[in-house]
Amino acid sequence: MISTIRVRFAPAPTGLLHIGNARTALFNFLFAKHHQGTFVLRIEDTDLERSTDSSMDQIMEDLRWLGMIWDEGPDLGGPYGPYRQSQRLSIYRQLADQLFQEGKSYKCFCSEERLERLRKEQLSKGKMPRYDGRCRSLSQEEIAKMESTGLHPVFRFRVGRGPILFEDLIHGKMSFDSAGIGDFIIVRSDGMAAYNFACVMDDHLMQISHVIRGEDHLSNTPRQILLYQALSWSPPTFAHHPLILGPDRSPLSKRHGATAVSQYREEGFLPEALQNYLVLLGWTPPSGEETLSLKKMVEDFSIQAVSRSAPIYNRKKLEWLNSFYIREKPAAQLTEMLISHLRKASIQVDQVDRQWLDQVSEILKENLTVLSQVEEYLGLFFDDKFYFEEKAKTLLQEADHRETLRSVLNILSEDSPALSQEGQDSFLTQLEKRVNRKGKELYAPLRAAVTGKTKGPELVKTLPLLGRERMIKRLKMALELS
RNA sequence: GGUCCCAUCGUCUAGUGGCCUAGGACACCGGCCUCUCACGUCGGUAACACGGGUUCGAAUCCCGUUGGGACCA
Repeated sequence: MISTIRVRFAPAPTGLLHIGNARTALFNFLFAKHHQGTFVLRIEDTDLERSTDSSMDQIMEDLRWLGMIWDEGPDLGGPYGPYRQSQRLSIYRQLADQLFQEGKSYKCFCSEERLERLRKEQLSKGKMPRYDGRCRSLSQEEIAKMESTGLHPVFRFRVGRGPILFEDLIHGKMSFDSAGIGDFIIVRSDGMAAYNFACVMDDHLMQISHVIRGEDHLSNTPRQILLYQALSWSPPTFAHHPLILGPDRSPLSKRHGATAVSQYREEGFLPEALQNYLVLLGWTPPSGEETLSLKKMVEDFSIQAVSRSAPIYNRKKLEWLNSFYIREKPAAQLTEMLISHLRKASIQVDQVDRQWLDQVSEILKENLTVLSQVEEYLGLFFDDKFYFEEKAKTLLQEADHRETLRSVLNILSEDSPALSQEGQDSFLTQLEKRVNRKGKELYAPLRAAVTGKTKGPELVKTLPLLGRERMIKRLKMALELS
């Protein structure tokens, strides 16, 4: 079956990928895949001052990391390219010409100063600031005169009268009065198509069937619909989702913490967690399940079911999901991900036995909320990061504990007990008998001595990974503390 | 200022006129498990913004108020 569903994600390459935009991309992706449609990536780089190639590359890398794989885009190409607005200028020029020839737009020479004055005047009278139409019916002579002085006009769209109606998939019936819309600019004085105009041309020419975007574009939509009508095109179906807010209900910004997808990646969040968290911000699957794989989201997603009210970002829930996905990860995969964090802590991972690392990953799973936390546990397994924490030192001062440790040290030095034995005859239960200390009395000082900490993963699991030699070394160090 | 959008526990939400004494999840608090932290598990606190209608009956429909957000420059 050939599907006609086509959606797009259209970021401006002027910075890092914001998690709000990532959520927009997610909604588009899920909608497309749910309907076996096409997900298009379009780069809106008409703001030449602020757009950079490196930002575009970053955004694409972050999208891929998040699993938002596009079917058509600047790198892949596709039947409706090019996919960068800066490469579509001739298309825009042609259609701008067409509108002008048909009398649907006109040249405007009003200066910034005049517009500024006009706005202030209208504002002070309690009116809506909008263009007053002064250049609407300039004569050929007037235009020629203006142009002879070297003035470059902007092109404004003639807005007609009447209501503008459309159906929004999330909000339902929408209605605007065009009386509230002034003749807006469609071509800037530098000849560049203005946002609303370029957007309409691209969406139509790229055969976009559904425009899923943030609510910040809701008020742009009537203008765009006017443009579709002027060009005799039928508009796509729209869906405007609410924007993510910070805990103080203001728009989510750096003030509220990390906002860039790349920051989350660096901190050690898994893409699964971010996908899952972002989709839950506004959507619940029919099953009510909270932990969802991308596959499951694709199966169940419905744009109509997205909430109309703005969600507030809550890092705690994201963290919960992240620790959930960390626990779900097979150890070998976890190790792979942990390695970059270990490198950052200048651990020579390449010289470390991979199987042993996998076992470390396995026992650390339960304790990690974000991958970067692995650094807290480094001292446990890597000698050059080992040290005694204050709490551990205090504990190790106690005479009774020192005596216990001396016994343990003796036993370890004489024997080579099977550290990894589980169950009844495990090393630890044998030890309990031989030093005649049970539970806390044995475990607390032992943990402090061999890990340098008072907390951490279970000792039964930790000791085998440390090994006899390292335990002896650390026990001696502990006993030398004064 | 105008236009538009939105309003259920602290947070994400379920709920589309009777099933609601308002359900779940995160967070929080307490118990259990336990060598510690974590995990797990059991339980607890906690919400329909307010005011009018409509209706036998409203969290659910309508109007207004308040509050938040977006756009217009």
